[in-house]
Amino acid sequence: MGRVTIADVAKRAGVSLASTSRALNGQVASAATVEKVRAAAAELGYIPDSAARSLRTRRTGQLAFAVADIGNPVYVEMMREIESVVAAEDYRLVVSRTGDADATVDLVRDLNRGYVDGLILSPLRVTDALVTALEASTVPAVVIGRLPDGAGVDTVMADSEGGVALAVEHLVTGGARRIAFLNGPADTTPGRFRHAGFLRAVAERNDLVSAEYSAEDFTIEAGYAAASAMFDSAEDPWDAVIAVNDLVGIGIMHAAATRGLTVPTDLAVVGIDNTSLTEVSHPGLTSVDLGSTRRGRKAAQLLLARMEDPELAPRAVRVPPSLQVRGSTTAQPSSVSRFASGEGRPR
Amino acid sequence: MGRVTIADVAKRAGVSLASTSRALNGQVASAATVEKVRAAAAELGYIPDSAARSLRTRRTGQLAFAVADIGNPVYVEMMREIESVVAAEDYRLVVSRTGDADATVDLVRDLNRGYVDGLILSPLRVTDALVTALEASTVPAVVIGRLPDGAGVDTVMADSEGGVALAVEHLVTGGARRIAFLNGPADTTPGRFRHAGFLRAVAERNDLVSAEYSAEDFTIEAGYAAASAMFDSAEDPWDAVIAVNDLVGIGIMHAAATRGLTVPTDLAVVGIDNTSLTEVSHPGLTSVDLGSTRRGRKAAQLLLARMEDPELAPRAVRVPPSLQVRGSTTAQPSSVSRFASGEGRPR
DNA sequence: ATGAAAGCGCTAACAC
DNA sequence: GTGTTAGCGCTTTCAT
Repeated sequence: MGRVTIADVAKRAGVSLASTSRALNGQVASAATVEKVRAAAAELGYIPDSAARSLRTRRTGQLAFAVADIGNPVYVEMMREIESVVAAEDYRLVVSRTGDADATVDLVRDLNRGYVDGLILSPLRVTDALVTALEASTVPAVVIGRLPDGAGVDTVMADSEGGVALAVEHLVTGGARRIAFLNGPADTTPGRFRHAGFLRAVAERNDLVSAEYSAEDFTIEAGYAAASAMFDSAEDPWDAVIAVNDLVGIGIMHAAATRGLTVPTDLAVVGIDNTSLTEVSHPGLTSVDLGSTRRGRKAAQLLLARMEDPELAPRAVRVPPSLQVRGSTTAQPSSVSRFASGEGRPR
Repeated sequence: MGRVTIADVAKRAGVSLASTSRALNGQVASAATVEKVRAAAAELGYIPDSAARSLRTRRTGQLAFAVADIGNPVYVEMMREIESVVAAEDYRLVVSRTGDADATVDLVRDLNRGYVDGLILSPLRVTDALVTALEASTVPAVVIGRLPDGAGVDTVMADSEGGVALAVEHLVTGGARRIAFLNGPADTTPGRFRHAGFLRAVAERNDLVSAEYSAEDFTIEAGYAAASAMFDSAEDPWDAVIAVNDLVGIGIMHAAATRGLTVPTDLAVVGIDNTSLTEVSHPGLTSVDLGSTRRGRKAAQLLLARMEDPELAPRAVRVPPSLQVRGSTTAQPSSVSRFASGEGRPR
């Protein structure tokens, strides 16, 4: 026997095709019909066909999540949260890589194939073409990141500036006066805004010495290489370094260890994103929490809301930052794991 | 204007609908027709509809990857590799959680909705119902893990036994005689086979003292808790502990640090999976590499091959293990990062 | 090489 | 409440 279709079920149940569809989908139908159809469907092992239903309803039950690198823990954490929110509404999640700027635009254009009902996108670089494509898209999209003011697209933003300010403040309180910022690629959204936050926070005080360095990528390896170069180039040692993200921060800690520098006494290190890596490193990495899981959740909720009502005015949600202090900036708790107390990272 | 369909393109190009389809899909068509159709499609911004095409062709261009927890780095690494292999063939990747055993079976049954062309599944627990569902599935599936002998399903297996033997051998060479195994849930595939490997490796020598403990989950937290309990219960200290995976291994290192035990001198620790976490911890975590990325790649290749030719006899591929030695078992390299030398983890 | 027409499996008007 | 029918957008016979 081939595929069991709704027609087979209808015949078996002795009712019309339409009634079968209605009964199966909880539309108006008499109890008797529902019963007959249910039984017939169960006997035949009927399973509705996605493609046929999608063609008819113009809905797929799928959402896409697109990021530059699914290997980065911060995206993994977002994805996990997004998956759990949308799965509760019976949506499946399709993962895509954004690739370069052109590929990202292609990805957005491709939405018009109708293979998903919505998109959550966290682009590393935002181009005009991307904004245009997003605004023109018939498929709802929400962006985790920063778009130009007035872009007609739902966005969920982190408060990078505020977050970095928390880090600077914390370091200064701990006695640091010479503070460096180790950026990633400066032409990216995180690179730009996190750096800007650093500049502003430093400018608000006049007793700080600061400088910026930059890693070629948002990875441990690139962080290690850039930190090594930084150590070579600086005449006087830095009191502290703020990394553009946790991966780069870990790279800095490795480089420091290689030089025989002790963290935090010789050098304090702060990461950004507060990923689970911060608790694996030793000492633990103090990190700015930009609310990745909350941003993921918010993005999913915004998307679901927009799909519900496409006429909604575009919204921009900003998630507040916080600072998670660990051993990389304060000597006390460095040898005692937080697992001892049973407290976890905020979820 | 609404959706641009192939009919619009046909009209614009002045040829029939059928010719338009053929021209667009590289079927037989005169150069002139192709040219006209191409131009018309470009002018109108035609984008083919996925659902309609899928309904007709019975293909979706999608593959599913299902695991227990997309947060576990080992699955992330597999997913990354799988995505890159299948994206090269223009497949999209749908991620799903396996959930409990029943949910896993439901997931496999649901394949018959036809929303994907194939599935890569890495189940934590394998039930008879799951094997039956897999064998009955009309949609090709490949399992990363262990199935009962003779199951008619493509599988990619790790050599857990061989891998754990490498770890034991390495520890013994380093002078360890009292070696514990810290398992995860014993009723899971990894729990069962990794433990079995330990038992066999230990049994092959008569100069070892050993014992098994077990964490409630494959996580850092559970590893920490179980290691703490282990430290409490053991009369004499262990020379070394082999963890069921890297996460549990990291948990052990945390617990050791909390007790004031120095790794590797007081206690050597070995993880399994050789995830990127092994390079974040300090000292680096020696780990058994079970070839997660290779398994991912192999699984993707097997799946693509089976979709190409469904008549293929089921295959079982076994990926060889290796051991990656780091500071958690040997004192020398513990303070110098591997990033100094520029060498990376095997890919 | 091209066109006419059927039909993939389903849902949604519409009439009863 | 139920049945008949049209049609979602596309690919693929089957003629020509």
